[in-house]
Formats: sequence, structure tokens, C-alpha cells
Amino acid sequence: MNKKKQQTEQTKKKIADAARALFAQKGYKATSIEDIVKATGCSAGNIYYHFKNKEGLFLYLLEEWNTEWDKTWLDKETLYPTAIDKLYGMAEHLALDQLNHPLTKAADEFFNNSEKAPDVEERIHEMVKGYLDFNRQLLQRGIDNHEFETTNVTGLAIILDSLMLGLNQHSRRMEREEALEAYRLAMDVFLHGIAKPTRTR
Amino acid sequence: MNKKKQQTEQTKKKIADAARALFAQKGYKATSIEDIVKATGCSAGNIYYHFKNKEGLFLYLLEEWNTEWDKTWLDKETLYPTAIDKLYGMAEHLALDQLNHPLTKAADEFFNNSEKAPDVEERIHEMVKGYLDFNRQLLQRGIDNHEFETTNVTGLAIILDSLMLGLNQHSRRMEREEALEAYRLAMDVFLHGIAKPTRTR
DNA sequence: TATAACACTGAACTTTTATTCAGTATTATA
DNA sequence: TATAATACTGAATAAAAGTTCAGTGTTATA
Repeated sequence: MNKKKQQTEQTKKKIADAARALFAQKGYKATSIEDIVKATGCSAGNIYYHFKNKEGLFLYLLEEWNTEWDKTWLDKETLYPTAIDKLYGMAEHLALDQLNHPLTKAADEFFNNSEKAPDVEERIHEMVKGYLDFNRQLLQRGIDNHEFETTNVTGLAIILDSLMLGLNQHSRRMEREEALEAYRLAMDVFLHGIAKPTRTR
Repeated sequence: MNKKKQQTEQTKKKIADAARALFAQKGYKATSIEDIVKATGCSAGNIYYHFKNKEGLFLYLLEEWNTEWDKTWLDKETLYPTAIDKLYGMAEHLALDQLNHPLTKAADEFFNNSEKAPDVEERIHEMVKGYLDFNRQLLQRGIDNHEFETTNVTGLAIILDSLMLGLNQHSRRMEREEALEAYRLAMDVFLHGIAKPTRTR
């Protein structure tokens, strides 16, 4: 039970790699199984042998990306002592990940596309919830540290995610430095706002 | 030259209305010409008589939506004296428009989909530029009024647009009041930030 | 070594899609 | 009224898509 498992792993990776690149370049719907067949050199049947279907293949890539992101972030996180530092760090991390990571565009398309199996829809829901939880924890830490003054943690988690989501779309048309700058500025605004300090609160 | 123009206007509207509803419900790609045929009762050929193709039909709806938005906003704008008021007003306007307006999801899908004719791509680029210009003007007014302290108007226009873009996605899963609240909170943050007023600037 | 489990092929199947076009009916024009 | 322009039909086209499956060779198991 060795050469077979190894073979399976290898071709599964080959398919995943090719699919990732294609989804990134052309989007989810526009990438056909035939495209992946051509790119990998293996047959259509083989793809369906290793993955349930096109949806399943894409979901696999999303999960892979998610865990990868978590891992690299955990490595970085310790470098940032305060919650504010963490926010800027996360912004930078996202900016770079999204620039380097090819899947964001296709992911958006997939997320917003209605033709998904119910269980897939469910899984995506969980992912989004995961992002929001992540934000919530980050914000809560800032509150506990007396860095932030706010009570509506859940609301702000959505605002933060919205900001990152929207920037993600814009940053597609940006160069690396431009994108990093935009993410930094977004965090400046998120932390300090743009109004003159005549606070009415 | 009357009954014919009238007829054309009527069926063009009928097709546009049906298409809008379908695109909203199912997304751009998932809506087929056949769907529109069934919904309108007119033939496929007729749709291609009035619109260049599927892309052209969708673009027509986008343009229509854009001009409609501009018009209703211009009516509202005068109600808000300061730039800050205008920002909150715009947020509310967007929140309601996006809730009522069915096309946002399909628009996202369309925007991010690579298979567009070059001239369509160009037109979309112009639209995005229009949004950013709109933001820029609003922010500039706030600076002139001494409401905002900032110099990077272009950067902030992108941040503001990103925020609205991201909220748009989240608000799809929200009720009316919830969405309005989220948009308001987003503006609070955009204006005042979340950090304690120990400003380092 | 015989049998079972596995990795894989690739053509065939089924749907679905956007788009076209020869032809028809209605309305305007001269 | 004759002719031209216009609004429309609907079947045909043609390409593309996701998915399946009978069959082939290879590796593990007993």
C-alpha cells in the first residue's frame, strides 16, 4: 500500500495545480474540464476519479488555500504585539496573499454563483463565518487591551471584512506597492477615520 | 412613424424587465436566452433584434441602472448640507438601492468575468472610474468645508468604494434594517475610526 | 499465483448554450 | 396601391459543457 497512494497523491496534486492556475486565469465557469484535461495530460475520467465533480475540485482548492493562509498567518502573528499592529499585519498579509494568490477572483465568482449543491453552500457559509470570527477575535483583543473603544464587535467585524473584500476587488488592477499602500491606508481609516477630531461621541 | 416606435419601446422594455429579474435571481451566466424567451413570451430572434447579444442586453440594464441611480441621488443630495451628511445619505441610499435593486449580484459576476468584448470592458472601466470620481468629489467638498483632514483624496475614494463594495456583498444576507445599520456603522468608522483618540498623527 | 482492489483511459452521452436566418406579418412611405 | 422598412417567428445550427462507464493495465493481498 505504497506505490498506489503515492501515485494518487501525485496526480491529485497535478490536477489541483493545473486547475488552480486555470481557475485563476479564466474564472470558475469559464474553466472547463477539457481545459484541465489539456493542461494535465490526464483523462477526464481520471479527474472524476479523484474529485467528485467540478464543484468538489474547486472546493478542495478553497479548503487548501484556507488552511495554508491560516498556517502562514499564525507564523506571522506573534511578530505583532498589539491589536493595532496585528491589524496592519493582517492587511499586509492579505494584500500580499491576494496579489500572489490566484484564486480570489474565481472564489468571488463561485461564492456569488447560485448553482451550488446545498452542502457546498453550507461549507461556504462556514468559511465566511470563520473569517468573521477571526475578525471578531482580533477586535476583542484590541478592546481588552484598551486599544479600541467600541462595543459592537460583531458589526465591526463585518465592516472590517467588507473593507478587505472590497479592496481585494480593487487591488486586482493595482501593482504590488500600490496595493500595499491601499491596504495600509484602509487600516489608517479604519482606526482613525477621516473626520476632524471634533468628536460628537 | 409612431406605432412602430411605440411597439419597439414596449417590447424592449418587456425584455429588459424580464431579463433584469432573471439576472437578479440566477446571475448572469446562469440566465439563458431561453429563460428570457419563456418569461417574455417572445422569440429568441426578437431578443437579438432588439439587443446585439446577451452581453449587450446586460450592459443596457447596467447603464439604465446607473442613470437611474444618479437621478434619484441628485434629488436627495440637496437635503444634506455638509459632506458628512452627504456621506451618511449616500450610504443609506446605497443600502436601500442595493436591497431593492436586484442587479448587484449579477453585476459583480459580470464585472469579474473575463469573457467580455473589449469595448464592453472599456465601458465597465469607465463606470468604475465614474464611481471613484463621485467619491472624490464628495471627499473634496468635505476638505473644502474643513470637515475632513486628509490629502490623499484619490486613495480615500478607493477606500470608500471598497467599503461600499464589500458591504454590498454582505448585505445580501441581511434584512433591511440590519443592512441600514451596517452601512451607518461603516460610515461611523470611516469618519471616526475605532481607535482611542490617542492620535499619533 | 490467483484474485481483488485500484488508477486510469477516452469515447460516448446528454444537456445546454448563444446565435443566426429565411421567411411572415404589419406598418410606414411615395 | 405598390414598395420599402420594420417587427417578429421559430426552427436550425453549431459549439461547448459536465458527467459516465465499459474496459485496460498495474499493484496489492491472500
